[in-house]
Amino acid sequence: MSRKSKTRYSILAMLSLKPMSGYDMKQFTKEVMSNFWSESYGQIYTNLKMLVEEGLVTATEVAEGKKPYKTIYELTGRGSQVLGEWLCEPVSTQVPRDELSLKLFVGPLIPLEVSLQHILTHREQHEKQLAELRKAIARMEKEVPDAAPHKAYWLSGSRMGILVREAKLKWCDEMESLIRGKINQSKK
Amino acid sequence: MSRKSKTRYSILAMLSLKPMSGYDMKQFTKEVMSNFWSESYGQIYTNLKMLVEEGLVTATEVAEGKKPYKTIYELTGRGSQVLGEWLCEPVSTQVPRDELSLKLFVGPLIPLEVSLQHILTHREQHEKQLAELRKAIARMEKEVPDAAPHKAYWLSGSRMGILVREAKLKWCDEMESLIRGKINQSKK
DNA sequence: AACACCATGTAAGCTGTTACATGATTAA
DNA sequence: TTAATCATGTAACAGCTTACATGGTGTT
Repeated sequence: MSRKSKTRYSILAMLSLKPMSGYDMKQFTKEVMSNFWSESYGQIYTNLKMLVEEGLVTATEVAEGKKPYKTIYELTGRGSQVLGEWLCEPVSTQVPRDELSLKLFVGPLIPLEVSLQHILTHREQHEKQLAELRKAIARMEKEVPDAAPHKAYWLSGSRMGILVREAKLKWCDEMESLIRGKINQSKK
Repeated sequence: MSRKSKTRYSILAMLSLKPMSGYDMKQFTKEVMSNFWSESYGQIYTNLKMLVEEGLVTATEVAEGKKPYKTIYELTGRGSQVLGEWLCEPVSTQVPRDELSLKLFVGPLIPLEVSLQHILTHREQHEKQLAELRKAIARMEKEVPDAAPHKAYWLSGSRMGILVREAKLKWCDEMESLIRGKINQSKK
């Protein structure tokens, strides 16, 4: 049994929402899905090519106004079927690889000030992401009508992002005071 | 600037704690670090070979008792220096890729019962991991003396695992009632 | 004129997993 | 004797990022 690229399915998933170009998809992951997903151009374009060959998506060249051209991809019936099957398969367990945890795991090897800096930087990132998430939610609350079937799902994705980041912020706080305590101790 | 394998550094990090064989390392990631890290034999053995060539670790064949043999690896001075430098570098931001979130993102495409099943399975996994984490912490509390310099760091790693998993459990609960609500609605 | 953004794509190369292969020891 | 665990390793290849390459359009 071969591992299957998740990029394939993320592309199919995006196309299930609306037809898009490769460039659009990259933007979409960055602007809408960045909370839980990302893709690179390399992956997107090579996978699109394969998906067209397999008949799961169609490509149509479109010229709007004076702009040169743009290839818009759309899901085929077969494509949405394949997507549906994948969506129903159980979620595969992911391998955890948390670099910060690893670095702190052997924390005694580095100066307390450096550990502290790692934590503070991390904290800052999470705070920024939290702010962005909250903005995204507010935007969606306004723009998407409550009746839209996908609204609750989109919101819940952001909700997970918020809960997890809040938990990590709390942890950063705990770590900060732990390390500051150690620094004070060593100064005495 | 080439990306550098994190496996390299995870190996150096483990060896900074104590000399180990390749097999030991695999066990160690599974038993002690599984909360935030994992490695495969393929990566471990090939990286060990490179690290020996680069002079960052030494290999010694050891025969204990009647057992065949075992190659124990140890950090060299250069190795611990390289590790130290990496530890002090800022933590690189990780690419988020959460399959469950992706599947729920396009949730309206699949039956509510399937979404619910995904959530429940996920919930179960987190609960199992939480229980294991708590056991690991209890074990460490007993076995490791409070004075040990690494104790606080090890505990804090587990602490993050716990906080994050609790947050996810909370989210699972929210999702469960959301989906059950939808199921009831559709039955009316 | 320069810069940002739109738009597409390829090639190189690193990272990592999976599957396979081997063989010894120990407990049931 | 059968299975589990200890112990090491390789080969194939999947997956992904990065850097490069190209060229148009609109704005300052």
